[in-house]
Amino acid sequence: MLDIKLIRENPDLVRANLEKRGNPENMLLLDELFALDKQWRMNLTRLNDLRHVRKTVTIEIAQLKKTGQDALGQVERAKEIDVQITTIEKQVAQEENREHNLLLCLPNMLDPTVPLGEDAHGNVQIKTWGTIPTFNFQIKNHIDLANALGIVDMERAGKISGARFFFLKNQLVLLDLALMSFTMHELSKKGYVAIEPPFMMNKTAYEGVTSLADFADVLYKIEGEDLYMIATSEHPMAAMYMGEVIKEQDLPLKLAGLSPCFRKEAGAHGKDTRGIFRTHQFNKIEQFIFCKPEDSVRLHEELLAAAEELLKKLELPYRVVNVCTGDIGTVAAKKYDIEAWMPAQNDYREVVSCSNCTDYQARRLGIRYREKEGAPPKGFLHTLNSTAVATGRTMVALLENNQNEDGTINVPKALRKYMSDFEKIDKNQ
RNA sequence: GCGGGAUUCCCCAAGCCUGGUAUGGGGCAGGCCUGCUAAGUCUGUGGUCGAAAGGCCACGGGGGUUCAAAUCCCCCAUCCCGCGCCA
Repeated sequence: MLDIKLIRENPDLVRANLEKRGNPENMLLLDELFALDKQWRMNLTRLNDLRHVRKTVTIEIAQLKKTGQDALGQVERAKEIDVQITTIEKQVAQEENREHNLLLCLPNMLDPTVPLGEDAHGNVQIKTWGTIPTFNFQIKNHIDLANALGIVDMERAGKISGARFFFLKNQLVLLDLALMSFTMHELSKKGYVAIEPPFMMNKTAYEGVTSLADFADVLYKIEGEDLYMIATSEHPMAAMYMGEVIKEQDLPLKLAGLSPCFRKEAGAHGKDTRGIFRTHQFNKIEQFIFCKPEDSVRLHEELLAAAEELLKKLELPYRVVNVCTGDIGTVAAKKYDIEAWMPAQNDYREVVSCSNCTDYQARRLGIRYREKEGAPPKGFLHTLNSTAVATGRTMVALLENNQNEDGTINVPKALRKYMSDFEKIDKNQ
């Protein structure tokens, strides 16, 4: 959510931001918001004046009654004022509601370094790492490899749950666990607090962390309960400190959240339909940071570096892109994606998404910071998040990049101690 | 699921029975005072509207009664204690 003061005082900045993001329908919302805000403030002043008068009358009544005098005239007057107040109150509440909704629709202000672009094609590559492997045999995709090794069962998952679900089996389960253990150990060494969050969250908390469109396209709702399955542990971690004021000395607060992620993938019909690349459920460790506003740009780079370091240790070739205005999403001010090399697709594909959300989430959630114990709050803090490891896609990359001609898979050195010292995933194990 | 207790401004509490301007302490900030420090003393402390003066809102949330609700009534949420059920 943007600061309404920014919109009042610098509407041109906000307008320019919307233009950059290329969603003209939001421009109309901004116009409506601007006019509505003016009207709301006017009515609010009227309402407050009336309330003030009524208060005075009420006090008069109290005083008259105390001295045993008749207060009928004042009571009548108070009743009349009350009628007016009720009418205006309704109007103000309506305006406030609409204003809040409009505010929730407006996207975050972009960082000036975000490249202009219409869609994912406009993302700008800023670096590559590793060497794209060459194979002197006919390579297989991850799903054929996994099927042949008997470490996945898509068909039976389809039978009981539907498309985009999977059973992992044997060494693929171990690999999944190994990726999580490895990542958690690495992040703990860097001072991240390990978190296992609730896997469901109520609507109020959820509205604070994501755009309204996600409720339809992404989130699974529990029938009959005010609960949604989390789409990433970013969400419960961001909402964790909802309504709180954090001491400056505790910042930056670095969390590493481990959870399954549940996603409807409503807009992805026909995309990546095979295998475990795009699924309704996957495990992920997410890095999350609460920090002072002046630190977020630096910490964004640090988050990216931490995510890169993990991929380097996994020996996966990747590139980093600066996500452009058309592809960045509502909440982020700036976003890097890391894309790992996927041999069977002959392309880099997203495995990490690393965002600086500035104060956009914090304002919605009411998370502020204070200089020290007892001091009044200073302002909203900044939030950042980055994938550390999404096991599904990382396993796709590992299977495809590390395949041998006989269909076995080499286990990267960094993971071996987390999976019984296996050097290879082999059918005969 | 049942019963009891709780939720008050940054923190801790009082006020609720018996409706009438939201009280005290702590912390923090600033002023005054003292060679310095400590102590003392005064003011302030959240949100919001306003250029300011000055208002308004906020007693877990939502309704209701009343001229007037922290206080009375109803619904809901969360936490604590006990009982039940349960891996």
